[in-house]
Amino acid sequence: MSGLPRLVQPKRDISRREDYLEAIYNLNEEKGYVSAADISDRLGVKPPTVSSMVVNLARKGYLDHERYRGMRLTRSGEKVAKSVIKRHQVISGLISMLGVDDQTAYVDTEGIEHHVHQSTLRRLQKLAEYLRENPDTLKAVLEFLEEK
Amino acid sequence: MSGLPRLVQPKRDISRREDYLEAIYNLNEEKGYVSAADISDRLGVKPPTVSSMVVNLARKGYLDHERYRGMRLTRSGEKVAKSVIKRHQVISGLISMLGVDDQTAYVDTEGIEHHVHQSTLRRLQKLAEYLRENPDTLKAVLEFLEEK
DNA sequence: TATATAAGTTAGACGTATCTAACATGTTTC
DNA sequence: GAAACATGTTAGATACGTCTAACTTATATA
Repeated sequence: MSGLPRLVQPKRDISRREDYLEAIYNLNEEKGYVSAADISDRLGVKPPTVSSMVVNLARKGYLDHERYRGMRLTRSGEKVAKSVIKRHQVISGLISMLGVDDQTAYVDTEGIEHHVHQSTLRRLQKLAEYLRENPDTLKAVLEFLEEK
Repeated sequence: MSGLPRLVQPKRDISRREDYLEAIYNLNEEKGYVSAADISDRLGVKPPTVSSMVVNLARKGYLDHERYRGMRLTRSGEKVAKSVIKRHQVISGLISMLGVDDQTAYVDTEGIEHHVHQSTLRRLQKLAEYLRENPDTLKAVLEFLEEK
């Protein structure tokens, strides 16, 4: 028998749903409306995949959707999207600050963002904030980064 | 049409495989051998799930496996496991350092670790290292964390 | 050593996200 | 306003990781 307690729950992975909500929110900010084709491009999936996820999200109450016409986030969907985006910004902000190029920062953040607890997120955010407020420290870190 | 390029690839999620390799490596370190039951406990999945993943990993060349007898990581499996564990340590080291409790740090890291580029990882590691080497700075960050 | 128990495996099913092919609807253009 | 085109949806299939139930093999014990 193992000496350690079980730490990890089986993964349920709601993260895909969050990806869609995030994309939908952002697209709406950028263009004022959201088309399935744009979601499809943004997330790199085919249109039918978008269709079925849209139905899924609508069923869950995150989205109002009128067949062949359009869609819009509900209050609840917007709320989730905003919190996902917040996480995204905190994390990608920190790793960008450390000199990771934007595209890498974006992609890494995509991978990370769904998995972090509030308390962890808050601390990472504070760390980023600290570095922003103390440019000398940030500079020292960045110099340290360059060494060897 | 969307104004931004496609940034995200469809997720293939090799992360589950990495979780198993990590668990197998750690269990072997702890006990000197690895049983399916321990993997099952460690990862919170049922034994048949372990069986099928074991076959999967063996087919991929990460594991030598003798039916009903036992298993052992191959060189290649060990190499992957070590790199996963390395990532794990870097990230959980950093977030522990920020005062996140151990269990949360562990779980968050599980979520994060599969998704981070080498270059990002290296920078996070360096950041952690910097904070370790400059305890005054770390102290300042932690105090900043407590404010408000 | 024979049997009971524990550990591991196979068979078969399910849910989720994805795909391609075919179809429906909406929009543009002559 | 009809035809062509673009966009969105449905149908049906696939891959993956998971599960339960039933079975097999190994180990412990009486």
